[in-house]
Amino acid sequence: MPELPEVQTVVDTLEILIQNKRIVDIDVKYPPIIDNDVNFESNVTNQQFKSFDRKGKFLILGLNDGYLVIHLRMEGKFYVVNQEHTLDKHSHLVFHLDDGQRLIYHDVRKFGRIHYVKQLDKHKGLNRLGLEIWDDKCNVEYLSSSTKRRTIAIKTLLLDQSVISGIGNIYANEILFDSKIDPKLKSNQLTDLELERILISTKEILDLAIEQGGTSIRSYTSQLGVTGRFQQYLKVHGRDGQPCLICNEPIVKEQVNGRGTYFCPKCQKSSK
DNA sequence: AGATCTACCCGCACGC
DNA sequence: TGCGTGCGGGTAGATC
Repeated sequence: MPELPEVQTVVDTLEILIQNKRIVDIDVKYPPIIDNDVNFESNVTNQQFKSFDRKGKFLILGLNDGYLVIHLRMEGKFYVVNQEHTLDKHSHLVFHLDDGQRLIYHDVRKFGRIHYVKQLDKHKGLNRLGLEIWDDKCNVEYLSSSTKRRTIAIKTLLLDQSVISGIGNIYANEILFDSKIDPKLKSNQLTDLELERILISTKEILDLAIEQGGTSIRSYTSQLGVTGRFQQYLKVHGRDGQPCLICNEPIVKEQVNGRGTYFCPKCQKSSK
C-alpha cells in the first residue's frame, strides 16, 4: 500500500514519464474517484503536466492552470501505457496524452481520490497536514506541543496527519520499534527524550524507505516495472509470532484504535 | 471548542 | 464452494 516513500517514487517516476505532456482527452470510468463536480473534464482537458510534488501522502501534479491533488489510499497506482494496452476492470480514469500514450489511474479497491483545484490552499486535506519530518521546525518542542495534552496512544498520534504528515501504519510500527517505545503508551506520558528518539527514527526510516523506492506489500507496485525494496528492511511489521530481531521474544500483533499494531513486548515495554 | 470515537467507503484474502 | 469477516487512510458526523 502506498505510503509516503511510495508516493515519492510515483512523483519521481511520473516526472520522467509525462513531464510537459498534454492531456487531449479524459475518460472517467468510475466517477466517485473524482472529488469534483461535473467540471473536472473541462477544467483538466487540454492542460499539460508541468510540476510534480508530494505533500504528506498527497501527490500534487501541477497543470498550466491549477493542480491535480491525488491520494492513492490503499492501492491506487498509475501506469503509462500505449494505445494497444487493454484496460482491466480496475482502470478508473484514463488521460489520453498528446504523444499517443495514456496515463491510467488503477485502483482495485476504489479508495483513492483525485481532486482538481485552481489553488492549492483551496484543498482541505492539504490544509490539514502538519509538518514534514524533514522540516527544521519539526523538533521536540513542536511534537510535545501535540503530545503533552493528548491521551491517545502514541501510535495513533503518529498516524494523525495533522501532527507529522506522511506516517502510515507500516512506518508507525517500524518507528516505534526502532525507538523502543510501547505503541499503546499515552501520548502525554512520553518524555522529551523519547520524543527525540521518535523524531530521529522517523527521519532515518523514511529516508531509507525513499532510497529503497518504498515498500511493496500485497499487490502494490508504484508503477509497472518499479517495485519497492523497503520490505526487506521491515523489522516488526507483519512479523507477529516470529522472534524479535533484537531479543528473540515473539513479536505480538494487537489492534490499537482499530489498526494492526506489531511490537516486541520486551524491547518496547513501558515502564509506566 | 477541542479531543476522541465510530461508521463509512470497497473488494480482496482468508478461514471455517 | 460459499459465506462472513478483517483490513485500512481520511473524513464526516456523533459524542464526550
